[in-house]
Parts: sequence; C-alpha cells; structure tokens
Amino acid sequence: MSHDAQEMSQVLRARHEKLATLRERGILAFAYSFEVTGTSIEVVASFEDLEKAGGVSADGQGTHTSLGGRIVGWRDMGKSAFAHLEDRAGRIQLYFKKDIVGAEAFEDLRLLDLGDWIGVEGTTFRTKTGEVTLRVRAWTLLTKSLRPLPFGKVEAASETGERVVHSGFADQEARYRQRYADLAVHPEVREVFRTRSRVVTELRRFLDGEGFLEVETPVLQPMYGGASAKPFVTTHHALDQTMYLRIADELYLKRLIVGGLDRVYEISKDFRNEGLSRLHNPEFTMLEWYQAFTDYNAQMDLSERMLLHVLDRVLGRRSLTLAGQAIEFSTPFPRIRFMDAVSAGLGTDVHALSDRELRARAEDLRIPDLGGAGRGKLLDKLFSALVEPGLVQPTFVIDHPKELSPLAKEHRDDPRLTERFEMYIGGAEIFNGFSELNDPLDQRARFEAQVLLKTAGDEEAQQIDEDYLRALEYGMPPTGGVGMGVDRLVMVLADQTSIRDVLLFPVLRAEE
RNA sequence: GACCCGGUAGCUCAGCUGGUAGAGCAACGGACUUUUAAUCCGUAGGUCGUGGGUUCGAGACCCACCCGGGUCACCA
Repeated sequence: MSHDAQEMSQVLRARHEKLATLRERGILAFAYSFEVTGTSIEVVASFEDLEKAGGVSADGQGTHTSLGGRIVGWRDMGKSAFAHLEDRAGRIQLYFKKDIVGAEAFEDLRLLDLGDWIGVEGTTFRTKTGEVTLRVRAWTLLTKSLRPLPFGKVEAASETGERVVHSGFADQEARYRQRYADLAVHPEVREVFRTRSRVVTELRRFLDGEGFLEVETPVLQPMYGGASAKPFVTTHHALDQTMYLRIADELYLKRLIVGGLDRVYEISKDFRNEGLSRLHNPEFTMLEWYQAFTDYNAQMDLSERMLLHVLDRVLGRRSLTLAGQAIEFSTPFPRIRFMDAVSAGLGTDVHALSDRELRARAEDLRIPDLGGAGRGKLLDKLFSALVEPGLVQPTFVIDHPKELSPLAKEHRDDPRLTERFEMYIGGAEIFNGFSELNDPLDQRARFEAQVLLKTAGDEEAQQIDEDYLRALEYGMPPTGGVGMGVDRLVMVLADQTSIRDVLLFPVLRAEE
C-alpha cells in the first residue's frame, strides 16, 4: 500500500481491505489473461435466435459461454445475486447462485465491488422478468478496482416511463480530466468516439478511392505558414534553432504537388496558440487535400461527395439533428457569394463602400475590437456578425475578398476577389478550399502585403516563405485544395456542441 | 483578458432574514436462492475552496485570492 491508511477515505480503505483479504485467500487480484468466447451482445442475440429456433433445453438453458467485463451493477439477494457485466459491446445480466458456484466461491463474491473486472462462464437463460441472463457456473477476478468509479443511476420516470439517467459524474471538468472514468461510466461517450473513429476511417476510404496518396509532412517546422494564426514556439537544442509547431499543412502539401505527387492528403494535428472556445482547441485535427488540374468548383463538388459518403457510411442517412435543429444534406448545397451575403446583411452594396464607410458600419453594429483592422478584416468581421450565425443548413460561401486569402488564386472574373469557398454547417465553418495560387510572382506580392499587415500590428499575418516561392517557380500545375476541420465534422455527426466533447483529452489548465 | 454563475460527505444537491452541518445515492455490518433504481434493519462518513474581516455567534454577511463553468473577446 503506497498510501498511509489513515489518510485514505473510508471508501478507498474498504477496497484496500478487500484486496488484502483476497490475497490472504490466495486469490489473484490482477490476473494475467482470460479467454472469452464472445461479447455480451452476441451472447444475448444468439440466445434469442436459439429461442426462435426452439433450441433451448427443457430447463431453459442456452449455450455455454465465457465473457469478460466490468461489474456495473450488483443486487445481492442472500444466497443468490444478480449483477450486470459491461464489455466493449454492451451489458448482460449475471446470475450467481450459491448452489451452482459453490459455497466458497459464493462467499468470495463479497470481496467484489462495482468497477472490478471479472471473467465468467456459464449458460444463458431467461429470467422470470424476461431478461436474457448468464447463469454463472464459475467466475474469476481479473482486476480489482481500488477506486470507486462514479456510476450513476438509471430509472424509469414515474409519469412518462422514460429512462432518466442520474449521472454520478456530472462535473464537466472532472470528466475531461479523468476521461478514463467518464468513458467507463458513460457508454454514450464511448459511442461518440467510436463515431469519430468511423468518420476518420471513411474520410480516408473516400480519398483513397479517389486516387489520393496519404502523406506525412513535418509537425516541427523552422518556419510556419499556410494559415493566419499564432504558433507555439519551441527550441531544438542540438541545432540551437527556434522551431514552430505547424499551424497548417498547406505549404508543404503544395510543394508535393510541385514534385509531381498530384493528389495528396494528410490528416494532421495542427496547433494554434489561441484562446479556447466551443469551436477551438489549441491542438486540433485537420484534413487537407490537394488535387492537380482542378479548381475550386471541382473541389466543392468533391467536398459534397465526401460529406455524403461519410454520412451514408457512418450514419446511414442524409439528415441529422444538431443542437436541436434539423439539418438536411441535399446536394448541390446553396452557393452564396461572400460579398453578396455581407451586402444583404448590411442592406447596401459593400463593393461601393470605402474602407472608412465600412468601418463606420461595423461600429454602428457595435462590433468590438476593430482596432487597426484593414478592409479584409472589416469585411470578415461583418460577415461573422451578420451572416455566419444564419448558415445552419449546409451552405457554400464563395469568392472571398483577396485581402482575406493570401494563398488563393485571383478570381478569373474579378481581381478584387479570390476563387475560394467555405462550407458552413450549423453556423460553423467546416470546409475551406480554393483554386490554389500558383503564380509565384503574385504569391510574392501577396506575402509582401501580409508583411505590411504584420508591421501594422496584425500578429496573425503571414511571413514570406522563400523556399515555398522557389517551389512555385519550378511550376505548380493548376490545383484545387481543401482544408477540413475533422473535430468540427465529428461534432456534426455526433450531435455535440463543444469541440471538447469530441476530443478524448481536450486542453485544460494544468492541475494544481 | 472582461462579465455572469458556481465551489457544502465518494457522487448529486439542500441548508430561510446569521443561532450546535442535512438528504438521496454510493460505502460498511445484518436479513433475503429469479432480482433489475431490488427491498428491509443498522453503522460510519464533513479543514462547508483558501485567507482575512464584521459579530456574543458565520456554510450564510463583507474584502481579497484560488479553482471551475458559461458568455464575450482573441481565433479563416
């Protein structure tokens, strides 16, 4: 025992005492392995199949099976006891009877607690109350749980008959910090992360099927770029060099297009040294892909197809509920021009407004912290305030102003704009793509404009990446590229309103 | 960083205009060989976030601080 028993709470002390008793009786508290023949759900289903086929024996016995799992419920009845065992698939009821397991093994059940991992073997049957149950012939302790899990209670509401869950673990912060306990007592949380895994699998499957090559580019970079954001800064000691954690994959992936890997994608952790919010975690997962010989129109189509693929494969339907709102995915999604949307919100043509007039409009709307915002930032602020919240159904916003998009190609019909799109769902931006700027001279000019913004105090403005310009000078074919927030897509599919609820271990202030 | 709300038993919470700290669940002991929120009897469990102050007396009132949540700001 590593803790002074005096300092342990009564609850912990009771478990340590049980552990000591187990050891006195020669029972292994932390076993090495256990052979299972299936999962709880399979066992229940196969018993029901057996019933339908009339294969249950005269005394109601089904097949013999062995299962492993965690004890999540216990009802002691004296010379018999009922429990629920939870494994990766679900739950099954266990029935222990003194006459069956034997007096000694039955007595040892007293040393078990909720949260313990056990292995059981026996035959299935259906109880008087109708639940398919495993009649346990023998049980083995697999792991003693020395700290009680915060199990809640489920009850049927007296009036409506609905199942009401009384969580024993409602403190959100504690749930994030001790995600292991959150997962252990909340099957629905485990389900969110299964959904997340399936989403990522299907994104890969889709792009692989389209002939894309999955690649890996540096996380640790001597120069960061590809997005407007503040980086995390660190030091490589042997090289005595400042390094940055990547804020985007974009510039590396486009170098690969130059190199002739003409359809590439990467699923990456990106890092941005910014505030936290419902939609922002400092470390997040981004999917970026680039496809040569295509423009942003093709990439909007591809994005739609990708989204439908994921919906079909993960949910099996093309509609869902997000934060209580019904969302329908019917393609093609509406496409609205950025400047038209802002103009509509403002009730006047923004093209005709000077920078000063734009600022006055923003101030009228009480948009805070305009600071030294230039035309691009003013338009962006107006867009965020007037348009974004209304983009609940899947919608493409297209043709953003040039100042906002230093890596996007100038619009073929309007030099003030770029060929860019963002797709919004539920008021949040999830996809962002463009016809990639491949003219190295124009790219240099855009970088230089960013440097001016930086000098003017914009901390997120980009820097000149000479090596990237050198790559473009070798020649990058016309290319369409897209970045997509994987966490945010998972939020949509799993109906979660906070990014923290789709991250296993969200960023938190250090404990203590 | 700003504003609002919160911190009381392992968990969820109550605690009135200041008067000796409570409930349910969990735990522990006992009864019960088809229960499922099992039930019944009993026991134990608390530096009331921290530090000051007001008061005869503070969980409650005042001040400061710490921690958290929400909203906003920051953030393609």
